[in-house]
Amino acid sequence: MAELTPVPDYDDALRSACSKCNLRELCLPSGLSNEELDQLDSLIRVRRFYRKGEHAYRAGDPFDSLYAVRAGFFKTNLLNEDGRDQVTGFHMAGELMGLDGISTDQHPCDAVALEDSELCVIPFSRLEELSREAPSLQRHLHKIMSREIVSDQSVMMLLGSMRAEERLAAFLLNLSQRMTARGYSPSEFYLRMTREEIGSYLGLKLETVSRVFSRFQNEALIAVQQKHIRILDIPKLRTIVGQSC
Amino acid sequence: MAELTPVPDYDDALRSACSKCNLRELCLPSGLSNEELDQLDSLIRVRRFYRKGEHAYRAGDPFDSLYAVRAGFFKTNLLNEDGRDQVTGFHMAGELMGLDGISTDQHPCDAVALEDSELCVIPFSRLEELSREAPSLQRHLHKIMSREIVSDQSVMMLLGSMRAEERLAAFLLNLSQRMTARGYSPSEFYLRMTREEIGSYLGLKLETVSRVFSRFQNEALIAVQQKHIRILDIPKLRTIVGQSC
DNA sequence: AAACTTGCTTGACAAGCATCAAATAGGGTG
DNA sequence: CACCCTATTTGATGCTTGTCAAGCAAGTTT
Repeated sequence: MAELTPVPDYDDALRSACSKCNLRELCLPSGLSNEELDQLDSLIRVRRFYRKGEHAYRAGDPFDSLYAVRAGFFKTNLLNEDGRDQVTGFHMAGELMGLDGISTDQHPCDAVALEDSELCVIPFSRLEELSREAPSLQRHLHKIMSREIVSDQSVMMLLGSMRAEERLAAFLLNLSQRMTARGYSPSEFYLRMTREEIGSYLGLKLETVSRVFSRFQNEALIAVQQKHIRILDIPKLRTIVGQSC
Repeated sequence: MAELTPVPDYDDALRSACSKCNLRELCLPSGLSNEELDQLDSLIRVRRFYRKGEHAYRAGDPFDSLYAVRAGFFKTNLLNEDGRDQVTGFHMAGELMGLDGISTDQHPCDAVALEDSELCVIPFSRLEELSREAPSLQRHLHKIMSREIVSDQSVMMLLGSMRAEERLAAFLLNLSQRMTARGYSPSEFYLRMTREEIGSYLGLKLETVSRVFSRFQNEALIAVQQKHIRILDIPKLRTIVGQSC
């Protein structure tokens, strides 16, 4: 039978290659040479599709791969021993998930698709091997990990020192900026997460999230209808974030 | 003159070597072979002393080294554009500071000695070189970075979902556990930081910190006199942390 | 199309923490 | 030793956000 197995679809293989991926400047390949890109291609062979609600991994699963979002939208959430459930991040195309699993060889959190999505699976030991041979890949991996630390720390600042309106303004501006970086409209998009998930991420209750959205709408800062958001006044949102100066 | 320069103090060199350091099981060298340890020794040649209040680095300084706390106690704090000041961590012997600087080649935060302290300076490019040759060092560095991500995320959970009493109970238990790992008493120590710094780290005002300490003292959970803390009832503190189950 | 489910909005009220203010304790210095 | 400065404690009050509850909107199933 083996001899009769059809060769892999060439077009498909091309499209799945980092070197041809339109996210390559945002994702792991950013800044690599052509030769290094080819090596990355040989490493990342598996893509997986997830329907809305499916888990990419769960807390406690053994860690052996990182996951790059190729399409769609994910949340990661930490489930405490005492039943507390905290959303630790939202992840869109070009972003890496799973770095938090390296430390204990187990994923500490769940990763859940918030819409139909697609991930590239990056075997971590092979990535380490490759980064031993390619210093610029090594440095890039370190930068990505460091960027995650920095971004977690800025969430700490948000949670530790901002009021509800400031948190939500910062959240909307952050989403807007990430949409822009991906070539989408900075001012109009669909929220893929519920009010409760936003609240969990921002340390607020869902009713507070809803109320602040309504207040922003009354002040003509945004137009919101369910999950559809239009941002009408970015400068004013910025002043709200930097308010308690 | 050069010929008359005295040879470095041998005892001192030994004591400064990772291979002879009594923190080696907590710090970067943990889990390395003897050969790898020798290579680390050749890399880490500079120790620096800091008086209470001195900065190891400041936000905006160029990043080129990591710093391992050899003795003493540090805080790191982020200074926002709008003047907000958030303590992002407290760092004791054996812990690494500066990982957040890799991403932009600049330190995003200040590192300040909270008592007279000593740091080992670890040139990061040389550490990367070495970790290309020593896979177990490479993996260990990745684990340390990942551990930082995990610990920042658990602070996010603390700030996002715990009330003042729970935050302070978690804070005290965390300090106690880190003291234990270093061979100190788990139940009696001096706080090196002010109430305001604790509050900043935990997203509370200093008055709230003080009030909760007083409440804990009235309930015989701790005995506190200024910076001197004795933890009297660890089990009960644990139940407070896991309360909103 | 009706019933159901899930997510969102809004109101009334309460709890928790912040703010403002004043008093106290310690540590360091002349 | 007296003084000063900073850190801490404690009280009174008010704001922000959480809690509880009810109704609404939109999508899904029967």
